[in-house]
Amino acid sequence: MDDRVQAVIDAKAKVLKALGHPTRLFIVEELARGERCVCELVKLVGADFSTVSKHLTLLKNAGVVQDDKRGQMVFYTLKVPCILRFMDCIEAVIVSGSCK
Amino acid sequence: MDDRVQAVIDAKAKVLKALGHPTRLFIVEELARGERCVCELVKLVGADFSTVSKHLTLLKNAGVVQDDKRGQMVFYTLKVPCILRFMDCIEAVIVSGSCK
DNA sequence: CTATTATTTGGCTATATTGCCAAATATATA
DNA sequence: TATATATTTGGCAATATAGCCAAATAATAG
Repeated sequence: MDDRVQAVIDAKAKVLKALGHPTRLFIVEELARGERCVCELVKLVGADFSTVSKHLTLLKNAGVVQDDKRGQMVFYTLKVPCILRFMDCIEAVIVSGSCK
Repeated sequence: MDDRVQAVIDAKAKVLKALGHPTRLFIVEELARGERCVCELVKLVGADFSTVSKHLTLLKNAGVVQDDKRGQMVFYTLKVPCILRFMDCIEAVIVSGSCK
C-alpha cells in the first residue's frame, strides 16, 4: 500500500484506539459536559491518580483533549467534540447493528 | 459508577477498539466500497490468511461486520456504514484538532 | 474417495497495554 | 523555608494483543 495512505490510516487508527478504552471513553464523555480538572476525573473514574494521568496523556497525544494548567491544577477539555456525533452510531452498533 | 452505564461504555469502547487498528480500519474502509471475500482482503492487506481472519473475527464480534459464506468463500460486508461518517471528524483530529 | 482451494483455529512468541506504587515535580500556603 | 496539594513520571508485574506457522475444517472438482 501507498505510504501516504498508510500514514493516514495509522493516524486515524491511533485516535480510535485512544477512544477504545472504557476509562478513556468515560473521560471523553465527561469532558463533553465541560472542562474538568484531573482531581475531579480521578474521583469520577475511581482509579489511581497516576492511572488517570496516563490516560489523559494518551488522549492528549492522540489529539483528542487539551490541557490547561491554572495554579496547581490542570484542566482538561475536549478538543474535538465532533467525536460525540459518533456515539449514536456506536450505540446503534451495540444494540443491534442497524444504522442509518 | 452504575453497572448499566458501565456496561454501555464498555460496549462502546469495544467497538472503538475494534476500529483502532490500522489493518482493521483498512478492512472497514475497503468494505465500505462493497462486499469482499477473505481472499481479496488478504491480498490487499498483505498479511497471512490467519491474521486477516482473526481481524475479521474480532470485527464481527464487535458488531462491525457481517459474514456470508457462499460456496467455499466467505464474504464480509460492513454492517454499520454510519461509522464512516465518523472519519471526517477523525481526520479533523489528525490534521489539527479543529472540528465543527 | 482424493486432491485442491478457502477459511478458521490452536499454539506460540514478541510486543504492547494497563494499573498500581513510589518518587519526582510544581505550585500554593503557612 | 517547610509543608501540603495537584499532577506527572518511572518502574514493574500482570494481562492482552498481533502475527506467524501448522493443523483442522469445509466445500468443490476430478
